[in-house]
Amino acid sequence: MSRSGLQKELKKKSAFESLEQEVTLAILRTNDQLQIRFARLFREFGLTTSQYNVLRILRGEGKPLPILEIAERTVTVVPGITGLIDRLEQAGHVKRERCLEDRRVIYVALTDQGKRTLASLDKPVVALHAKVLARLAPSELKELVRLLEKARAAMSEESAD
Amino acid sequence: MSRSGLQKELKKKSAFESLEQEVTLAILRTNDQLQIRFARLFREFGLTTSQYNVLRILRGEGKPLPILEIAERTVTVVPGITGLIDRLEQAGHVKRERCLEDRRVIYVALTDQGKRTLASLDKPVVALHAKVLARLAPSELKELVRLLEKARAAMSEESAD
DNA sequence: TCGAATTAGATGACGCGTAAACTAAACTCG
DNA sequence: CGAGTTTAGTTTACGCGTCATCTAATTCGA
Repeated sequence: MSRSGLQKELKKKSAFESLEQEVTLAILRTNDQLQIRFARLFREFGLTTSQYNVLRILRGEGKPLPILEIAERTVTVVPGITGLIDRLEQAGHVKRERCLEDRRVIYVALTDQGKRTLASLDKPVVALHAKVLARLAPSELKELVRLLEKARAAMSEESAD
Repeated sequence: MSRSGLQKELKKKSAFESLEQEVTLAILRTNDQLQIRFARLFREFGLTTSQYNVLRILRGEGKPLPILEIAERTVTVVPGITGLIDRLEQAGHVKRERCLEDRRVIYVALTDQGKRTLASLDKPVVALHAKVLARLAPSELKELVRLLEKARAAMSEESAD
């Protein structure tokens, strides 16, 4: 690295253009760090974050759900859910069941293997949640939630203007 | 990113397993909402968020940067940057310049078109930053930054254990 | 009843993040 | 000098989000 020595100090931008931008970047970076850590955990169990979320939704519901129901509850948009379910099915975590009354509908059900994988992740997930935020006091966590939800509430109003 | 992420929240179970999990989810959802809005803006100008970030880095530096320098400053991991630069080059926003002293190095430089596109985005970007967080008082914004940075600081310590 | 609209879901194309393997140029050190 | 190593960057492969388009089943309206 012949020349990168002096470039390094320039790397840190000291001045933000606005406080709002600073917040946006802080949220973005914090989210990235969280995602990385959870994705790493899920990968140890052969799952991606999206796949884990789908399994969680199915377990939470306690019964099979139509594919579009699942898509609705994730950030995933409709076309993406198909392949996601494909891979979960291929891995044996879920199975598709065609609805008899309305043959357009396809139910997705957790398999026993899916339930086992999910169960084995429960403790590590809770532990990771606690670990990544261990330095914040409960009062700070509550304040964080409050501020973030206030921000989001403002955004959803704004989108209807 | 989905267009309908926020209506779904009503459907969410009200009971969280832990306060930490609630924070994680709040960060996640807020980030999603921010991403959606900015991505939408960038797309109007023919850019993705990643592409915009690269252009911003180049402008911020004020001079051409080696590809790996750019990758280092984004969340993008090395192999992903190649295609990203490819597309930016194809769209005429940047150009590649091989370094003469070290022929392994390829500099990426903003073109005039890239500068123009970036300039035309400046006002809308600032406006959107202000808009999405308009409901939060400056003291709240500062507190949000403080809490998020505290969380991230804890995470980066934890990762070295 | 027949044709139009609607709905569930799949498909294909593209952008991007991630990991692994690879090429080419430069460096190191005996 | 020459073999091994490091470094810059690309390629390939896969998962996923997004969009546009498609098919098949259902429903609705004249």
